[in-house]
Amino acid sequence: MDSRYIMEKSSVGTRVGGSDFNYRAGLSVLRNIRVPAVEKNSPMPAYTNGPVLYKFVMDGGSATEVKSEGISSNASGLSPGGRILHEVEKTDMGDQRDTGSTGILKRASPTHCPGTNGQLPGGYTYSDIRNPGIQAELANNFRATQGRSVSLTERQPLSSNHIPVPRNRKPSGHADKEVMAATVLTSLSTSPLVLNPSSAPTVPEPASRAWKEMLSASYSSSTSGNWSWDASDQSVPSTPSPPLTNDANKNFLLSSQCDDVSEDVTESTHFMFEDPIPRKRKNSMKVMFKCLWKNCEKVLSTSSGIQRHVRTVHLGRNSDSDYSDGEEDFYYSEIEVNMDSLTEGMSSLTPTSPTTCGPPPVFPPPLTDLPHSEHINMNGSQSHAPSLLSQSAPSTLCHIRTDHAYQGPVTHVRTVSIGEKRQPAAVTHTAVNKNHAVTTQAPKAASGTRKPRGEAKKCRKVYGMEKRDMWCTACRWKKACQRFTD
DNA sequence: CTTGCCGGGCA
DNA sequence: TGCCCGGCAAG
Repeated sequence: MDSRYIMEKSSVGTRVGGSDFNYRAGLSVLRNIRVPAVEKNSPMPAYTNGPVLYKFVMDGGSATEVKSEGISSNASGLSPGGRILHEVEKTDMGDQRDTGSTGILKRASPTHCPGTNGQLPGGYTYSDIRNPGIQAELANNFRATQGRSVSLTERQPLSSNHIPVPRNRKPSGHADKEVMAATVLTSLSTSPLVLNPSSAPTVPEPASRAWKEMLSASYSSSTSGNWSWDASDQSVPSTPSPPLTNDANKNFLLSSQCDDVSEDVTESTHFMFEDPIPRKRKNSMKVMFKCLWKNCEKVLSTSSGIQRHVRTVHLGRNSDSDYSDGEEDFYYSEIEVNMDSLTEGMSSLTPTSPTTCGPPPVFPPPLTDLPHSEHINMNGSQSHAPSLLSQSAPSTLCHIRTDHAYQGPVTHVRTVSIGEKRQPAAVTHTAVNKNHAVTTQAPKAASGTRKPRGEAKKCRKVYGMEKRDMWCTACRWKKACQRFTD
């Protein structure tokens, strides 16, 4: 019933609309390609400059997601443009955190809004994105209730005896969250941006606020695993060649269908959350804002500056216009200039996994998430992981392919060395190596690419055809050599 | 062309 | 699971 589980149990590679989810035990990295629309036009970019979300799955199922490309330093949660900078999802009792003190900069989504934040007991709008069904139900209930008498009091946590309780609603725990979600949804229905005013009682709020709430509601409304951005359903982006991270949001804003909205939430929600403990952003990091617009490498030190830049230069909007739908947010990303060693590009291009310490590995931008994860796993001890393309490099320590199926007597003492000048590192076939290989091989196979030819001479070459019986079994079977691995 | 080995078939 | 081989791709 709880879509959360669907989400969290999603296997690696599960895509949610324009998003890719990669889950690892205890940690899931979500690399979010923010523009489904664009995605349709091009093969799924393995990696883009899009926002990166980190999701920390806590014990008990709670999760906090952090978007790596925070944008504003405005800790108040609301940037000048009305964007929420960060938000914490509270999924369990006592799990609330004050995001205001984190110092992590999150890319703000135009759709983000503190909503009723300060007014909620929790201090922040929290979004339970996992219970679309209930939330929708609640929303309906709320509307109904609202039609009768409820007004803004919805913002207060309502006990179930004040509102119709959905039949499958949990008695407690999520209740308040659901209420909030419902509240937001209710507000959403009143938003001018929502094209479904029929059931919307008016809420005497500033449009901007309603809008924000709508957004919050959206975020909290669903975790549909399916993102389906129907091209026909969305407005044509007003911008010529927006970064991939852009359209989704735009679509989101323009979307007239709740489904779309709620689905967008799925993704959008992620960057509302942040790890209260900015683990990966500690020491001497200077935050800069880099324009993600294609071919635009502009880097500014302030979010407002970059926003202005994007708005005026790329979006063609008046620089003096206060109006901002937040679209700019998706055209720039926060980058950190690590005083130590990191380069800007790396910061923006490589979502440093919280699990990795030290400089993030350098990957070619187009790498897919999966390989990325592999590297993390495989080369945890290496300062920088080789890309898949460089696996043939002799220096690759972990490239020990062993296939037990081919290794009956593999560990037998090598007899050899007939003319072997370059002895592969794997000459010593130890069980350790095998085990290691076991752990690292599966993902490699998943990459789908043929294993690059190793540089080491194989049995065939070493022994020659005439001594085929001396080959390792793998070689005899025309499999990857087990004896002379690369 | 040679070599490595993937993918798949067969027992 | 063990064994074999067609065929692909890199060199």
